Parts: sequence; structure tokens; C-alpha cells
Amino acid sequence: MPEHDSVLDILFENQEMTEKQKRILEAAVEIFSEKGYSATSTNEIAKKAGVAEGTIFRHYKTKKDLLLSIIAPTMAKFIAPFIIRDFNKVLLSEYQSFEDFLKAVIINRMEFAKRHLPMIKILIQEIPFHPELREQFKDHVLNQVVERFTFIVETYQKKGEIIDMPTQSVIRLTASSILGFVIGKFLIFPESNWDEEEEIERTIQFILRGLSASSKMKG
Amino acid sequence: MPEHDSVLDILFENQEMTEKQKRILEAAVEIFSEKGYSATSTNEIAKKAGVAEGTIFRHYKTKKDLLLSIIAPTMAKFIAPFIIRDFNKVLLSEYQSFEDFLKAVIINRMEFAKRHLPMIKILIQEIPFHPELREQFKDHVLNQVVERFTFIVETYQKKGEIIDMPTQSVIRLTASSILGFVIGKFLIFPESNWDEEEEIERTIQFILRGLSASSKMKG
Amino acid sequence: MPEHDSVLDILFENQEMTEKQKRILEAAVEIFSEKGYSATSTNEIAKKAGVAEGTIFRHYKTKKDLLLSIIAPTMAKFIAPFIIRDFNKVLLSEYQSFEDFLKAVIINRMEFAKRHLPMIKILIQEIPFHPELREQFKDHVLNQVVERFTFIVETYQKKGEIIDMPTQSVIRLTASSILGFVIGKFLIFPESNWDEEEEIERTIQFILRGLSASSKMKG
Amino acid sequence: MPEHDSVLDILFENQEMTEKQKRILEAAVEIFSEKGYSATSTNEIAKKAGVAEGTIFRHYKTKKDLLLSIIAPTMAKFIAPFIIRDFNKVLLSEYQSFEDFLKAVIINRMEFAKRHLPMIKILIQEIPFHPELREQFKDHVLNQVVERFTFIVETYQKKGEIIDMPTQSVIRLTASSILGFVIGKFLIFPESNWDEEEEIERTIQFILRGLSASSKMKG
DNA sequence: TATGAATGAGTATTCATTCAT
DNA sequence: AATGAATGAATACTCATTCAT
Repeated sequence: MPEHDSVLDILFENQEMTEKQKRILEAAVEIFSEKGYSATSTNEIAKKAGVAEGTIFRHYKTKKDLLLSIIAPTMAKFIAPFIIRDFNKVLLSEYQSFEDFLKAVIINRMEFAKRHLPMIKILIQEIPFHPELREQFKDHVLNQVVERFTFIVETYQKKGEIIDMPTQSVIRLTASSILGFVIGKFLIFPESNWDEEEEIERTIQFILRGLSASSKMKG
Repeated sequence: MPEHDSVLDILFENQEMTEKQKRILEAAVEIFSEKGYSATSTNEIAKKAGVAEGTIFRHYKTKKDLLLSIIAPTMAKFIAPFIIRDFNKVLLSEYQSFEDFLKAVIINRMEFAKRHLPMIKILIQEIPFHPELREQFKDHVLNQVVERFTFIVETYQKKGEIIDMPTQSVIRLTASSILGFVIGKFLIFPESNWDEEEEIERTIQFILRGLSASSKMKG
Repeated sequence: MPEHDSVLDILFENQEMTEKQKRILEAAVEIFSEKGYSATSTNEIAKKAGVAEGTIFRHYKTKKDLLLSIIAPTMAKFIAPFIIRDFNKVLLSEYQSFEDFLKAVIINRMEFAKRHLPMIKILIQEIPFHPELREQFKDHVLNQVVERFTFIVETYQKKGEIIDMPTQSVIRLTASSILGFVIGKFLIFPESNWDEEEEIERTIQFILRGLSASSKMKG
Repeated sequence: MPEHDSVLDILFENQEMTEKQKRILEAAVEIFSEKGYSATSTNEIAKKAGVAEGTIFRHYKTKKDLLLSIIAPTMAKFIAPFIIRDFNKVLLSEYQSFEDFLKAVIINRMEFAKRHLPMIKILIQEIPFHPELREQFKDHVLNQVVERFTFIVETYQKKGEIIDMPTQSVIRLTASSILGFVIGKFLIFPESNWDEEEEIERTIQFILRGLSASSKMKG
């Protein structure tokens, strides 16, 4: 939140960028997220950015390069909070219960997703079509998240707060619920007016109950 | 399920189609699902189908027409089981508990999704970019599903089997969990070998616990 | 000289070509030879040929392909007379002296070069810049020519009609003199009016004397 | 031969040039000779020269200007030895026979061509495509050479050392043989290892015999 | 003098679509 | 019903050149 506070702040950080380059990124994010990467022409981006088409290629060697320069930092920033040093120590000392921890994480990352919605949309839409992005996503996002959360999940499993289940499954179910909310609210029904706070609360409670060890459901 | 049992059966039903037309659909589904609609050229489809490019346009006025002729029947067939007459009556008489019902639905539709994976993938990928598809999806899929399930959900809510929560939220959370599984297993990690049955069971139990009215989580 | 007698006949032979394809070749040959391959735009070719730019690429995958489809047959036809069966036998029985033979060859190939001047010009201009063309030229033209002529040259060397010198040098010196004439007359000074027949005769006599074994020049 | 001994010395002479300007010329010569003028981009030259693209245009108004600044001095230097004052007097007093004279000239200019090969290559390749260069070449090179040599050739013709033939033809045949050697050895087969000295000697003897008046070839 | 961001015209090539056969 | 040649608009990208710094 320093000098710039655009939706694109995470793309601008630590970079010397000309005004035009910023405008190109801005336009690209907007159109990519609206029509998809493939259906977007560089001509269109140039027009919206108010620059000559050639200018795009002075800054990004190819159209794909432009896509990557949007997606890569978005992925990086998305998991940034998880890869601080002593992640586990901090968390375990800071949050008393799994519920507290989960709430904090969900709300925090949901804020991030909401703020950077167009980039998240691009990310979700394009990953399936670009193998190298898929690899990057698996290596730098999924694996990192699983790695960081394993200890946390196991800790609360030992405490009996959450059910005995492979960490991967815990994460999958949790992520599904959250992404389901984000995608539904912001991407599928952007115009309908949900009571956002209440829906978030419902989602969190759903996850907590779903993972709770307390009541045996089967028999 | 009659004479043909291709992955595309649901596209062929009730239609007189020439051999070439079928091959076109087949090729289109495969390439659309691999590279996305926009990134696919009709030339490519023609080549894979082994027909002349002109032949595609004899059967489908435009490339978009071809896309619709894949997506529309897929949406229709996906909700087909829900729009039979006396849906509620049948269900309530057939399944003793919400769990039974939910299991049946999930397993049935998951089978469908698995079988018709490429079409499902196209559906998911393209809906965000085509407003008319989005409308169609809302009107013919979401609304239908919500409508059909409202009575069911309310019934089990009254019985105390599931928590008191707007039907829409129940459906959203349920659908998120299921789609999260399908997308994760088949689209993001097609090569990794999950224990499919066990993961399905975990997903179902997660949903059931998450929706269970039994244990009060918040104090 | 069958049904077609265009300058391009050697490019059309044995091919089913549409009228437009022929016009494309015609235009390409003309402009390539005037401005060089690199300085020629496909747009320009299309305009001169009276076709849409896309039509070029329906027939030739790339601009380079178009170039090759001009150069390859030209090289092939240029050496065609030399790779008939029993080349040596025919020659030795047909021509009494080396002079007769040389005259026949020179006049014949000079006719060819004159007739197909634009293609020859393209060939000469572009070979230095396309390694694969250079290879093709060495393998399919130079080597073939050297191979075919070795026996002939040796025969006349034994008879004492031509000087004792490596075949390659004999061919180099002969070719230089002929090409020097062709290039000078047709490519460098196309407008000046030489007495063609007399210059050809001078060139031939120059070669014959230059290769004659008779008079010892040194001492 | 003074302070600088680069291949480009003839381009640098009599000029104040910045280091960067020299590097630009150097890069241009190298790339032009490798890929041809048209196929070379100023960007590429700038990169190889290690300067900004704008710098090229500070020194040469256009890309063509850059080409001319290479070709013009090369042509000038090539004929420089011929346009000294009292050219004929010097020659006739210095060389006893036509053979001596021819040998001296050939070896001297061949040295020049060898040393400045890339420029010679550019010259040969580009002259056909630039009318103004062609004019310059005719006026400042060909005509000069013919003019200077006429008296020499006629002198030796009178002495009976060389055959009776128009000076232009004598020059053409001589030049063809020499250029044929240079182009063959350095441009077409740069990698093959000819016995250079011997081939030069063969070429000279070929020319001398070819031009000799001694033996009447035609009966 | 030198830079390098910026440009707009131009490049080869691809595209969805048409149409005569 | 099917072809495939043909199209012209659009595509991503390159070019020589300009200009403010």
C-alpha cells in the first residue's frame, strides 16, 4: 500500500516501469480477464492502453510474455503469507484454535482474492491451457501450501480438533469451499447481492464442521 | 445409451447425423477441451476430423454454432435427472435419509461428469466468456437445480437432518465440494493417482458433516 | 515446349496448378529477381498476381517455400542434360573434338540461362544467403557436373587436346568464363548492345586456348 | 596500414570517427555480408555493435546511408591503384611483359579482395538491387578500369603478345576468371581447402593462354 | 554524443467463412 | 453432402525512424 494502490500493485512492485508500461499491464489485465487470453488481441490492448501496438512488444517480447508477467507475480503474492520464516511457530503461538487460524487465513486470502480479482480470474482461466503455468502452479503454489499446512493440520488432528484425514484431502476440501465461494460470488454472479459476511461465516462453519472430529457421522 | 456409446453419445442422440458430422463433433470436443475454444482453429478441427474445412460450415453455420452444439446438450443432459416429473415424490420415497439421497446424486452425477469429462471441461471454461451461455446456464441449470432441491432440502431441514441455512447456500457448498473433487482429480491432476473411492467417500462425509445440524460448533 | 511455353515452363511441368497458383509463381519470379527475396513482400506478390494475400499461403506454406519452389526445379532443369543415362557414351560418339563438345554444351546451357534468366538471377542472388540452398547446390549441381565431366575432361587430356590440370580447375575456369558472359550481358549491362554471337565465339575461343595443351606458355 | 589495421581500414581512413561509430560499421559489415542488406535489421546491428539503436541514426541518416558508407569507399579503394597519375607510364616502364603486368595486378587486387572480403561480398550482392549503386559502379569502376587499361592492352596487342580483341572483351574475360576464383574460393567454398597459390597460378596461365596471340586455334 | 522509449506503417501468416464445382 | 480453392480481415510481431532526455 505504499506509493501505488492500484489493483495491479502486486505487478508494479520492485520494478521501474514507464507510465505506458503500466497502462499496458492495466489494459491487458482487464481485457484478458473479460475475454480470455486467446480471444484478446494485442491491438485491442494497445488501444485500451492508449499506446502504439509496437510499444507492447518493446516491453514484452511476446503476448504470452505479457500473460506471464501478470500471472507469475500473482501466484507469488498469493502464497507469500505462507512462506515467511517460522510460519508454523508464528501461527501456533498466534492462534489458539484451528478455527481461529482458519478464519484468519480464509479472511485474509479472500481479501487478497477480492482485491486482485481480475488477476485471479486470469490465473484460474489460463492455467489449464498452459502446461508450463500448470507446473509452476503445482510447484510454487500447491506444493508450498501443502508443505506449510501439513504440520498445522497434524497438530490440530493430534489435539482432536479436526478429523483424521490426509492433509491433502483437508486442504482440497477447504480450498474447494473457499474457491467455490469466491468464484460463485465474484465470477459467476457478480451482479447478485449476497450477504457477503454471512456467506463467509456460513462457509467457514461448513468447513469447520466438515472437518470436525467430534461427532461420528457414520454409525 | 442405445446404439452408440461414444463419449459423445449425449450429442448424437435424437439426431440424424452423417458420419462426417460425428467426426467433426468428436474432433471439436477434443481440441476445444485441450486448447480452449478461442485457441482452436476450424482448420485444425477439419484436419483431425478428416474432412474438408468447408464441410464444418455445411453443418454448423459458424464456429460458435459448433461450440453451442456441444455445450447445450451437455447442460441439458447434466440436469436431466432432476427434471423428471414428480422428482420430489420419487426421491422422498426412494431415499430414507438425506445421506442416502446425497450419495446417490453425487455418485450419479460424478459418473456423468467423469464420462463426459471433455464436454464438462469445455462447459466450465467457456461459460465465463459467453454471456448467452452464462444466461442459459443460470436459467436452465442453476435455477432448475435450486428449484428442484428446495423442497428436498427443506424437508430434511425440518427433520433436523441438515442445518438451517438458505437452500442456495446448501447447494453452493455441496456443489463446491463436488466440483472441487472433479476438477482437482480430472482436470488439475489427471496424472496423479488418488484413491478415487476413498476420496469420494471423504468428500461426501465432509459435506454431510458440514451440513449436519447435530453438533453446534459455535459455543 | 508442350502446351505451355512461358518463361516459367520448368516450374509448371508435371504439376496440377490452378491458374492463380501460376500467377503467383509468375509474380514471385519477377519481383524476386528484381528486388531480391528479402526485399519482396508477399503483399506485393499478391497484388501483382491479382490474388488475395491468403491465397499465396494456401499454396506455399511460407514465403521461403515459395522461393524454394522456384529455385529447386531451376537447379534440377539446369543440370538435367548432364544426368541422362550413358552421358559419356553419347557425348564421345557425338562430338569429334573437345571444341565441338564444349561449344555444344555452352550454347545449349546459355540458351537455357537466357530463357530462364529471372530464375537464374534469383538462384545466383539467393544461394549465398540460404545454407540449405547452398548445400543443395553443391550436392545436386556442382558435384553432379564435376562427376559427369571428369571422364570427358580426362579423355581429352589423354588425347592431348586439353592441358593437364585437375578436372575441378578446368570446370571452374570454364564456368567462370561462361557465367562472366551471362552475368555481364544479361544482368549487369542488359541495356548495352553487345554483338552477342561474336562475344560468345570469343568466350569459347578464350576457354579453348586457355585450356589448350599445345603451346607451352612458361618457358 | 597506419594506426589501424582492421578489415575496415579503408572505411575509417581520413575520418574522425567515434569508437561507437566504428563499432557500428564493423557490425554492419559483418551482418550485411552474412545475411544481405535487406534481411538485416538496424536493431541487430545495434545489438552487435553494443550501441543504442538511436545511435546508428545519429551517424547515418538512414539504413541505406549506412550501406553506402560501406560500399562507396570500397569501390573507391578497389580502383585506387589504377587512377594514379601516369598510370600507363609507370606500368610500361615497370613491367617488361604483359604477363608480368597481369600477374602483378591480379595478385595485388586479389590480396585486396581477400583482405576486404566482407565488403566485396556486400558490393557484389547489393549492386544489382540499387540502381544508383549500379550507376556509380559503372561510372567509377568499370569505365575507369576500361579507360586505364585500353592503352596497355593495345600496346601488348601491337607487340603481338595478346590476341586482337576489343579491350572490353579482354577485360571481361580476365575479370571473369579472377572473380570466378575469388567467389569460388572465398564465397562459395570457404571451408574447402584449395591449394591457393597453385590455383592462382593456374588461373593466371589460363588467362594468358586464353589471350595469347601465338597459336591460332581456329585452323 | 548517446540513449532507449515510442511510434505507425509494414511483415508474414492465420482465420473463419464463402462458393463454384 | 462434400470439397478445397479463394478470400479479406485480422493476427502477433518487426521495422526503420524520431525525439525527449
